[in-house]
Amino acid sequence: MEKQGRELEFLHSGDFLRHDSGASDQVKDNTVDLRKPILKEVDFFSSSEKTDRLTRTQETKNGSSSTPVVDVVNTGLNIHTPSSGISKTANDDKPKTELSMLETELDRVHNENKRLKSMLDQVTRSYKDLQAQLLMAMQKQAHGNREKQRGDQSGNSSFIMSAQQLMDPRSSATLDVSDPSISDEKTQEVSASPTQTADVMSQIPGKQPSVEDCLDQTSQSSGSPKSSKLDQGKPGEQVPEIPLRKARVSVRARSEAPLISDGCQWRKYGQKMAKGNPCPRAYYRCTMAVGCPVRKQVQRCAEDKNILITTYEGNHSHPLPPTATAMANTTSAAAAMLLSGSTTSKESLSPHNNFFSNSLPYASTMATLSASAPFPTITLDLTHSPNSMPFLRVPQSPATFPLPLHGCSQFLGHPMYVSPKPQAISTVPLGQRHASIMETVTAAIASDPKFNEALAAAISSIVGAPRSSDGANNNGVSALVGSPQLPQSCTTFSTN
DNA sequence: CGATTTTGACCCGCGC
DNA sequence: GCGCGGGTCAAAATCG
Repeated sequence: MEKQGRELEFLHSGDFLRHDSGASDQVKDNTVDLRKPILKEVDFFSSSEKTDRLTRTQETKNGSSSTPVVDVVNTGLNIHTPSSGISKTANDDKPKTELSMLETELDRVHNENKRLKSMLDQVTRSYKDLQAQLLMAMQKQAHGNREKQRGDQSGNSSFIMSAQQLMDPRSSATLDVSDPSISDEKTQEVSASPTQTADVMSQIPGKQPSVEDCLDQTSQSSGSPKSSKLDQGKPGEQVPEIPLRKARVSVRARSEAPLISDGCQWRKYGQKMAKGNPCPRAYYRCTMAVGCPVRKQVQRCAEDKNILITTYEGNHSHPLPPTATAMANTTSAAAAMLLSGSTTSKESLSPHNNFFSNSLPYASTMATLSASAPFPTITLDLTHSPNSMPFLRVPQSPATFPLPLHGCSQFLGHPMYVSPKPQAISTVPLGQRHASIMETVTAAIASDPKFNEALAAAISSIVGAPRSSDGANNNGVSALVGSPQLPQSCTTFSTN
C-alpha cells in the first residue's frame, strides 16, 4: 500500500531510531539537539527568550549595541543600520537613547519572565507536595478503615488493589475514596485523574475483582465508565457523571512519515484541526479485533513538523503481536510511572516527584508530566538521544523510568499475574509497598548498563517493524502475545 | 466489493 | 445559555 510504502521509505531513510544503529543515530540526534531548543512543551517564555537570544546574537555579530533591538522591535531602524552602519553616525544620539531604553525594557521583561518561570516552578512543586501529603493522609485513613472492614478477607485483596493501583491509572485513587467523607471533591482536586474515582468506587465495595475483571473493566469499558458492575449498591451515587479520564503517555520523536507502524492495525475515523496547530490531528481506532477500545491520535508538532506525536489510549481486548505488545508494555509502564508518581505518598515517591518536577520545565523533556491536561499526561521525548536521557544517567534513582522491556516487562505490565507472593507484600503499608515495587523494578531495570540501548532498540524495533511483520517479528524483544496493556493507559508516541 | 479514508455534522464538557 | 474546542459518528468517496 502506499502508506506502508511511505512508512518503509521513512524507515529506510535512517531518520529514525534503528535498533541496530544506536551510535549513528545518537550522533544525529545530538546534532539535532544542538540546533534546537531543548524546551519544547513548556515554552511559555520561549518567545522572550528567543528575542533575547536574537538580540545577543546580533550583538555579537555586529559588535555594536545599535542593531539588536532592530530585530526585536520593528521600529524601522533597520533601514539605517543593517546594511552598512554608515548612516548610523548621522543620528547617533537619538537611536542610542531609544536603544538603551529598549534594552532596558528588554532586560526588565527578561527578568520578569525569569521570575514568573521560577514562580511557576515553585507553584508546581507546591502543588505536588500538597497533593502527595493529602493522598498520604487519605491513604492512611482509608487503609485503616479498610482493614477494619475487611478483616476477614485475604491478603490477596490488598495486594491486588495495590498492584492494580500501581498499574491502573484509574484505580490509583483507590484509597482516596475508600472513605466517603473525603472522596468527591478533594479527591478530584488532588488526583491527576479525577475519574479514577469511578473505577475505584466500582472496585471497592463489591467482590474482589479478578485479574481479568480488572483488565476487562478497563479495557472494555472504553467510554462507558458506567459499566461498573460494582456500582449497583448505590445507583444514585454512582459515578457515571464523572467522565472517564485516562492517563496519557506522550512520546515524541522525529519522523517524516505520516504514521508509525506499531504492530497494530488502525483505522482512521476522524480528523480535526486542533487549535494552535496548523497540522490536523488524526484519530485512529484499533481494528485488530472487533470492539477493541484502543485508539490513538496522530499529530505533528506545531513547532517542529518533523516531530510526530502519536497517542494511544485504552487497552487492547485481543492478543497482540509481539511488537505491539512491547510497545503497549513500554507505554503502559510510562503510564504506571506517571500515576504512581501522582498518587503515592510523598516520602515513598518524592523522588518521582522531584524527578518529574525537575525535569518538566527544562531540558529533560524525555519524560514530562502534565497535570493540567484533562488527562494526566506523561511525555516521552524521543527526539533526543536515549543516552542523553537525564534520568537514565542516574540509574540508582527510583525515578528512573521503568520502561518494561525484556524481563521487567512482565512484572510491570502484569503485576497481578506474575507476582508469586502477594501476601508477603501485602503486609507492608500500601504506600511503602507501592514504592517498594517501583523501586525494585526501576532499580532492576536501571542497573542494567544496556538499558539505554535496549530501550532504543525496543522502541525502534516496534516502530520500525513494517506492518507485514506483525505477529511474526519480535525483534528480540521479549513480549507476551496477547498480554494486556496497562489498563486505561493512554500513550502518545511520536516517531523520530 | 469490502475495507479504508474523508469530511461535515453532531455530541459533550468547559469556561464565560 | 452560549460559544468554543475536542472527540466521535456516519455517509460518501476512494482505494486495492
